[in-house]
Amino acid sequence: MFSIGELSKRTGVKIPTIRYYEQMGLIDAPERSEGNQRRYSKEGLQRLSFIRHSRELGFSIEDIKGLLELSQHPEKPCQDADKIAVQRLSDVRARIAKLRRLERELKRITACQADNVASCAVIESLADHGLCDAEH
Amino acid sequence: MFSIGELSKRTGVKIPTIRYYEQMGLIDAPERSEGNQRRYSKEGLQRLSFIRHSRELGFSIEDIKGLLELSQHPEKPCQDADKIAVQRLSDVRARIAKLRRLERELKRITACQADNVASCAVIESLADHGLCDAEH
DNA sequence: CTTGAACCTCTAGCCGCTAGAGGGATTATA
DNA sequence: TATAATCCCTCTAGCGGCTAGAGGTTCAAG
Repeated sequence: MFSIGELSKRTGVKIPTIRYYEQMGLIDAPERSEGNQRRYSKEGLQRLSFIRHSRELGFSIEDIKGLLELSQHPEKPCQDADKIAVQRLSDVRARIAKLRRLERELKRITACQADNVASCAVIESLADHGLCDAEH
Repeated sequence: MFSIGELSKRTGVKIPTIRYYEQMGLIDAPERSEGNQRRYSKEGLQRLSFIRHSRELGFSIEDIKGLLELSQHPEKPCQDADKIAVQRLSDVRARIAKLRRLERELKRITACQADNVASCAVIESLADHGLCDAEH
């Protein structure tokens, strides 16, 4: 049994965020102390770790609800979980591709050698999309 | 002189977003028609294009305010503009690196061959951070 | 002159937190 | 045991960057 502060330290999830997850229905309302303070068990810790890890991988709160739901029913087929993860993978790949294009353009832009704004590549490039290497 | 709808079509920025930018002080309040409708000039179009392009590159509203400010003063040194862009470039690179790590892990996770959730790699991996290849 | 699309303002909602006010509970030390 | 320091409670409001909807007005084509 540990307090919300302990749980926060162990998982790296901030206290208000833990309460927010409870509110959103991601974690069950835990037991309370005599004085109405939250007291968590090992299961609470595991669940929150799961959530934290999932958030780090960019799963949405809704995705995580689905994954948690699945993890409570080990007999179900895992297609659904796989589908969510595959979707995330393709999101991530799309974002990487987009960021790579941005990187290229920013690199070009920041190669600016001008002294003043009048002929500064940063400003010019932003003003004139036609100068871009690629669509975005 | 064109309407907000026209401006929206030409720039690809949605109408409520244009009004939002006006509210945020990114674009000046334009002239109005007799009946109080917004009427934009070529300058308005250019400015909004600049903004759109900057947003696509991930500059924040505040960044863009700075860049617009600079672009109105061509005599100023362009160091500041360059600084903002360089900062963005390093942000973008950091994000790419992070997403790459996520991609690796998601790829591993989605290689799940199990039939049911009990032994599904997706769920397992999320529950046990220790299985990850890398920190994130 | 009528109709229907486009426009207006205003308020509220989205996500995923985060911050602060104003209080009560717990724990470490004197 | 008293007190101080720290923790925790609920509640409300705010962040960025939009987006949606209500309820009303104006514009432009036929």
